[in-house]
Amino acid sequence: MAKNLLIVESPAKAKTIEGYLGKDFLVKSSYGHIRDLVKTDDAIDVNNNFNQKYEVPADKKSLVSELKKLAKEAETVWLASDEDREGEAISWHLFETLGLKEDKTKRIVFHEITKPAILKAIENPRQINYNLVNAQQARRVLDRLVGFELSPVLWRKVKPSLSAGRVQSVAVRLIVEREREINKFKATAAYKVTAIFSTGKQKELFRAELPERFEEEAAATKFLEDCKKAVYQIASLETRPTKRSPAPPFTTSTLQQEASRKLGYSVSRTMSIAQKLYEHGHITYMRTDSVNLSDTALNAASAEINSAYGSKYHQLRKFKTKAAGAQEAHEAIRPTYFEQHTIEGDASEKRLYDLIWKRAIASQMSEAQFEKTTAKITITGRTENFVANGEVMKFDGFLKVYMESTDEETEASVDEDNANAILPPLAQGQTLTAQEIKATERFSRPPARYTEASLVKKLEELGIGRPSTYAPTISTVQNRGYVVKEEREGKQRQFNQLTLVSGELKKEVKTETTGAEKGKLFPTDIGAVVNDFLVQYFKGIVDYHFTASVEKQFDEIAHGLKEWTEMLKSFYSPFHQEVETTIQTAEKARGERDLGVDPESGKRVSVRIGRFGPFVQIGDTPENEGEEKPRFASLRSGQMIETISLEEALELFKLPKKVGSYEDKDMTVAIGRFGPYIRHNSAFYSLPKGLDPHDVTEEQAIEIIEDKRKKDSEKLIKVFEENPEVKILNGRWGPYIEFGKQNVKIPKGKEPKDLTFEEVKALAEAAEKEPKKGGKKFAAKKK
DNA sequence: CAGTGAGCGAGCTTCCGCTTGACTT
Repeated sequence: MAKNLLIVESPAKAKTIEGYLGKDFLVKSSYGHIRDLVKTDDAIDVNNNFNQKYEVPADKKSLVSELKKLAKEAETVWLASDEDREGEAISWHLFETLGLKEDKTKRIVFHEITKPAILKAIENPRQINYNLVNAQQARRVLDRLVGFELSPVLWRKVKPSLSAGRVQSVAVRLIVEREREINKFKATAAYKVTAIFSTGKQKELFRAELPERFEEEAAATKFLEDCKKAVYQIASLETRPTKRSPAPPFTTSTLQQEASRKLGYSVSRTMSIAQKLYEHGHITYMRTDSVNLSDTALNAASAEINSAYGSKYHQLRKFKTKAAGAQEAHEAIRPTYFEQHTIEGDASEKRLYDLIWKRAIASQMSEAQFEKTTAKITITGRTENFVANGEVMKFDGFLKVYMESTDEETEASVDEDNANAILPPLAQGQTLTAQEIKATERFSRPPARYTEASLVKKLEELGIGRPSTYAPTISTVQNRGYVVKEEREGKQRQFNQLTLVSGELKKEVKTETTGAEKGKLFPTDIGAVVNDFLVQYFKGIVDYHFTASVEKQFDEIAHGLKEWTEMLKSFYSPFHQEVETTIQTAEKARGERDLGVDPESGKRVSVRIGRFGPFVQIGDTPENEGEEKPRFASLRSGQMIETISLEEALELFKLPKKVGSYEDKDMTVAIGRFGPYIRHNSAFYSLPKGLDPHDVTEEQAIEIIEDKRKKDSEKLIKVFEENPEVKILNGRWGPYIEFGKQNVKIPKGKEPKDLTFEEVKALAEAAEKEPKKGGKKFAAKKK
């Protein structure tokens, strides 16, 4: 039996530490918090110093009794949860729940999982810091009070099952307000002038740009006209050295951002891949807000850089965390072994590891050095100058391994920006020939919609949420239906382009797509209505600085400068009063908006939120029996109550429409919540993109139906004579059995074609008997 | 998935932060 029981939060960490400590230590994990407030409304007694009722959740019961037993047998229990507010509370909960004795318990902390760090921690034990525990209690209680008092207000005043909270409600607010900024935005156009110059020598072409833009077409035309007879000369040539430094190693939020930009992973995907890398011992802990590297790591990185690239590529760097409210209980995310350039694993694990390795290594490498050349080119007859920029890399430094990307990168590349190309040898006073000069109409861009990752970045900047909650928060706001992550089609827009080639001026009207989005976060109507409600009645809670201001007070509690129940009292009494007042005075919020009158029928048209989502109503609700009933239509994906126009709303009533018949059955075209479709003999056929549902002809409809049937038959592997309802189909993830309404996966090793009806029936029955436990839980959570 | 759409009322929902699994038509 071990003399010492040491408890950490994570099982992977426990395994590593056990290896460092030897036989006298048994290292176990608490798997995070071991108890939480009871789920009911009586968890906090607000009239009795915010006294809390805690319980060990069902799935932690056996773990807790195991730890209790081991603790009893041990001479000393070492509480080694993380050194932050939550970690301190975990230690305290362990102390209370396991029934530990003060003289047999020691609290230790370390920021890095290295042998010396842990041995040093063991030599310097302390007691539980109750100020820190109180700060955590204040945080926990405040969040519960806010969440469990605000949500019921929404149930009464907006819709059942909705939720509100200190973190999620601000996330929704950011998205709603950004959408409104975009809707409000008016693009302005201006002509941007670029030129391609030649030195006269073959292949020596380079680009230059006019820093000024012309707002009017006439001014741009005049400029190009003047260029026809102009002489171009290099007036000045300036070369200066520039340098670029590497970014710090990853934190949770920067990893999520970079994996989203470079690998296209959602934040939750990134986290689950990182979790695997961590469990396999490839990387350090992935939920961290620190950019700090341990001395061990700094030495290992240095050794690796020196041996792989040479000492001139190495530069020791220590980064400082900038994020508000960072608690820095862990190191930055880095490879455990820098000498491992690649790892075993699936493709996604390899790619994420590669990113983490490069970023961490690059952070310890020297600056990249450039020589930047700027040439100013005069135009006779004009006061403006063309400017050409060139950049030559003199030393690659950290760029040898890693280049950070930016959010604007994809946008800018559309703009065919002159990305600091290399200039040919130039001399001051040299004259140039203009091969081509172009004035292109460019539009100003509205603020960018949030992606999952850029939302995390914004939340982190505001100090809202923690590394462990960024991904869940993004799921919550989507699961509640406040936000959707979508792809939306853009609109076509025309722009002018004036081109001067060989002394000839030519005007073209071109088209471009604007506003097309992929994987961006859009607010829903319910998200907007809930947000407006909260902003109106609970301005303080959804204020962008609310978290920062309570965090400041939690810090004071943690430093023993403030009493935690006093802090909660001064927060709770005005807050609770607001809740009471709102319940009594606020109207039910339905987001209703009047669109005016239908010019054809003279009936009123309005939009609002109904049981099945937003819809348009034409005609008033009748007051007496026998009066004409109003008609209804659902809004389409992408349409919102606050932006839909009267014309768009009326358009929704032109469908469903008969387009002809096929096999003696009518074909109707209509628009559902998920886009236009054809209905035929109780089956649905989606319309291909780009086909206007109003113009579908009988022939097109038949073609769509036949095409879908053909595709379905290609998926078919086998039908059973015994029961034609039972089929084997080729699905997205391989063959599966369609057994009535049930779909059953075919076990590995079976050839789908050879399955008999009996075998298939047995598989389906077995699958039905065995309910998918985790699946149901997950589905329930989603709802 | 998709065509609908009253209002009532019982009984339900809900927070944030710390951790992993078991789940995947």
